[in-house]
Amino acid sequence: MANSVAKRRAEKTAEIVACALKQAQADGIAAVTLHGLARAVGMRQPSLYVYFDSKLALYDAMFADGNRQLLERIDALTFPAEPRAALKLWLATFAAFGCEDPARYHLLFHRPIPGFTPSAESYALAEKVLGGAVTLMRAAGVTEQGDVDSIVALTAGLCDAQISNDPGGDRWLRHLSRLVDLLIDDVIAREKTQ
Amino acid sequence: MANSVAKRRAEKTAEIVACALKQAQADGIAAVTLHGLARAVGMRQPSLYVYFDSKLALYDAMFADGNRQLLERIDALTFPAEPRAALKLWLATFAAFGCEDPARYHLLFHRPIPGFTPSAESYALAEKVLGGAVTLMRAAGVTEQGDVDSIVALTAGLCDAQISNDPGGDRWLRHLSRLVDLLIDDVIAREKTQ
DNA sequence: GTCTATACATCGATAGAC
DNA sequence: GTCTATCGATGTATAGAC
Repeated sequence: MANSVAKRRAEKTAEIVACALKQAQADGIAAVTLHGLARAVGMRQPSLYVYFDSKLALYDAMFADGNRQLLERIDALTFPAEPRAALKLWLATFAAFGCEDPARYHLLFHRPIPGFTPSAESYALAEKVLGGAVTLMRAAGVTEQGDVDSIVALTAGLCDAQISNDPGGDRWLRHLSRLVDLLIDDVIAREKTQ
Repeated sequence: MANSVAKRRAEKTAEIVACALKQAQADGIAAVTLHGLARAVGMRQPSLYVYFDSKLALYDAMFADGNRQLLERIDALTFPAEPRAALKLWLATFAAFGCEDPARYHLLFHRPIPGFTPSAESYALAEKVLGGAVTLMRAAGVTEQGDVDSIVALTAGLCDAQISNDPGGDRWLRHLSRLVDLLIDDVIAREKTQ
């Protein structure tokens, strides 16, 4: 194989990124250090610069990888025909994905690293994620930007509360379906009276 | 005055805390350094140890001060007699307080510093804040824990979205009143059918 | 109570041998 | 591609003079 070298390099890069995300699970994204990460993958700190130009480049790869994981998870779903049920499945999948790894969630949906901004390619992945949700909302009758914003914000709010106060539980997440129902019902009711 | 020494010390401590919160506004809580903070209040870094035993003690003082600011803000309000309007005023005040200083908001309601946990005294202030909201929710007919959790989470979700995506604007906050209405109306409707 | 000086640790990044 | 060695910057905390 002509590109077996490139393949091994890509594999090693992926291994490093996966290990970095694992390291972040312990004490947060900011606690990932190149020394510690290198040791965890069996090398020394300077060797990481063969795979990443800088630490911010590593963060960018982690950001992209997290979004790819989420897209993969969503692509593997089979959505029900009923639009509202489909949207709820999407949101529940998103919420479960977020709550199962708080550090990854913060990296993807907050801005926990001063000075880090995702590259254009990486950010495109994040927009693809959100785009999928918006499509489902439209199908469920939610077209106004304010309603889309509301659903996004309340979903994120439940995730954050769940992560901060009851990691592993469902004290907050279990209200997601009902809150979405309340909002969509109201959207539909307002349409009818127009 | 016998305690004028203690008074001056308390004033200086308060000045340092206020300055630390101001420093945090720029690049986040984690960016506050003792060197920079000391210079900003006209002293050198080791002198801060006269007022705080450690950096975590400084964070704790900032946490307590932030909660006191919020309590003050709320105490200064005159609430309408109508329970739902009173609750909305409380939540809007909370949201405005949070959005006007994202760094302070993160310090109070997320856990941005690895290793920092508020002391018991400081945490009591945070519980007093939340207690005020719960009292108003009860008066408005919201008594179930799940409904309280939902209102808290969706308020925080709107604040976070506002801070992250549109600082200074109201693209998300403006939906707070409506979402609260939807939830309270549903709570009342469910009660009637019981 | 404030200062200078410094210890001590951590971390990102680079140079150069192999 | 990986290593050792090291630079340079930053940051918390302490010692001891004044």
